[in-house]
Amino acid sequence: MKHIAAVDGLQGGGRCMWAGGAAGADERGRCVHRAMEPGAGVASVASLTMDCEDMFKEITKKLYGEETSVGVGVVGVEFPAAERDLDDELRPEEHITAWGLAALMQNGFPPPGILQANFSPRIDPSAEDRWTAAEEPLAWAHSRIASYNPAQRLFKCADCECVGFLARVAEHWLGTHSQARAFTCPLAGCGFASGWARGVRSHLARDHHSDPAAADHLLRDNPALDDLTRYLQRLKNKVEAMRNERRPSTGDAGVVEAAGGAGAGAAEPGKRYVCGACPYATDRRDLFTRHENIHRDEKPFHCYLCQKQFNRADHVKKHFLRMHRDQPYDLNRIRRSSSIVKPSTAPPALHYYGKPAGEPPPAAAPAPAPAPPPPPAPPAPTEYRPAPTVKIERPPLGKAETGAALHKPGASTPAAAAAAAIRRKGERRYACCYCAWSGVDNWCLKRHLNTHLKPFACALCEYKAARAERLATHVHKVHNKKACAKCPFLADDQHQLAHHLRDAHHIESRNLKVPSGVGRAGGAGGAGGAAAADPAAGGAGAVGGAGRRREARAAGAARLFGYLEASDGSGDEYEPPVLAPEFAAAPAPPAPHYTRDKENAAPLHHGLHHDHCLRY
DNA sequence: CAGCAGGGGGCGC
DNA sequence: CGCCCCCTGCTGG
Repeated sequence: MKHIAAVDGLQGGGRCMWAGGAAGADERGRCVHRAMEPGAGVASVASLTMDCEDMFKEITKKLYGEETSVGVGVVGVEFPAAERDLDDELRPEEHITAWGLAALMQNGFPPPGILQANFSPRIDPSAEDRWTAAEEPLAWAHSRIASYNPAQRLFKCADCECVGFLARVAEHWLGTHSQARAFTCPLAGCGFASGWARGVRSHLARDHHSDPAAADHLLRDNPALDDLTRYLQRLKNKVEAMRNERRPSTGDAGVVEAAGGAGAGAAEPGKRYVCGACPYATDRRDLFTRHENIHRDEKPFHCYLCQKQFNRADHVKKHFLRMHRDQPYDLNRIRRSSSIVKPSTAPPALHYYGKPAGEPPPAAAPAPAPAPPPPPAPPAPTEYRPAPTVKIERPPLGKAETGAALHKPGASTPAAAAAAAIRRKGERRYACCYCAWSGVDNWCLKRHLNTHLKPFACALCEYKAARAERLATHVHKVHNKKACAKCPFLADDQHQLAHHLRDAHHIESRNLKVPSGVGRAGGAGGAGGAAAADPAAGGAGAVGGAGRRREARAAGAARLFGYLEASDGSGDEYEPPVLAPEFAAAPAPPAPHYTRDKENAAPLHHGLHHDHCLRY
């Protein structure tokens, strides 16, 4: 149980960490961790809570050191600011990061131990479980960096025993074994350099008392790291290609693998491009490239009116049409000026970022724009950067917009929302055939139709619900049974449900053990500390408001790291936790089925397209 | 319960 | 590259 709790503690935190950057990430992180505060519930819950929290802290500290408080969106867990240079004091195995650790857990490592020599990884039996290195070392690094194992889909550092996904092993090698300190302090006159981007970030906060976010581009655009990544990706592609050549009948084999042979989170076999950091796979290079940006956390586009940043141009447009519909949309202005096309050839110079092209301060934005948008500004060549490949566009200008009309980033202010709502009035093209309701998109319509159709019928009475979670609540409260989220089966207790899930849906019961019951117990225990400490939940008011949101977060975390668990690819595998008997009987918050909104809208649809989403 | 914004993937051009 | 679809988290009535 402790093992599971530790995993889930990481899961919750993992959600925070890797969803970081989004506005809600901090909120999520805070809520998750506060929900884990001891003393919120019964003693054993508190104990479990401590396990989770301590475990999470332990792991997070090992993974991120002091960075947790500044850059990865884990708020609410206050770690003391470390006074050390990561490069100097971390042992190599401590550099393995969340994805790598996740992969380790996936493969049987006991968390939170970082690395152990003896373990039995869960491997794809159809692939050769052997580590292969590139034939040629990476020239400028004079190293083969890492070897790749197609069975485990993991990389192992060439210089130590660290194992992990591609991106993380690349980071690890660069920071640990490279002599180069590829990341340098962006402040003029400061010669600080580190092999770790987070080293620079902590340096900025510690020595310059400046916002470490200013160095975010170090993480995103480091050519050395990109070169390592490309090198390892080539190795991976080559090994996978050789493997496919040896086993040409990828068709049947693929089916076998997809059916579970490769284990949870394995990328869909047979795809040409496989992400090294998550199970995503596709046959289209453009889609893969687009996907890669997710992990790089790049946001090269922005809305030139409100400065909100996006990783995709079409998202900018969608945002623009939603929020600034009354303003002309200019495609030429959405690329951020700091967005720089990385050199594709030259080996990375390792003091590359000594003087990064300065991003124009947002404060300069409201300058009046000339009627025709000026052509993109020429590249700002620096002595550090191969000029011809630098692409910098004109700084954002707030087109005729004065301060009043200028929205703050990610504002979604009530005024803006109201204005947007007003603008959208009359655009409701999706009308309900049962009532006068109309909505703005098909999804809203489907969700609304459920209120009429109530497709979730109780098998024991006439009750019908529009939402799966309401049916589950009903079944639990009225009939004292546990509803299966995947079929109409009703179990007498959690164990029977677990057996059913295992037998009927091939879902192992270990998937059930998620300590969100902690938060739940806290809520049940008289609006305990969790609910009180959670401002978002605090306002929820009604029954289960706080609990529901906590559980939603837990579900999100489970979804994010769900690929750690066995996946049958069908998606909804996250189930309510197994509660200790004393809590199982506790009243209050419903036993939700974490199918949630997608079922609200289209109960038969869920998971058809986004099953991969459920795995990472 | 519904609206809203953001984000991700698939697909066609 | 852009559109469409779907999903998610958040919020308010």
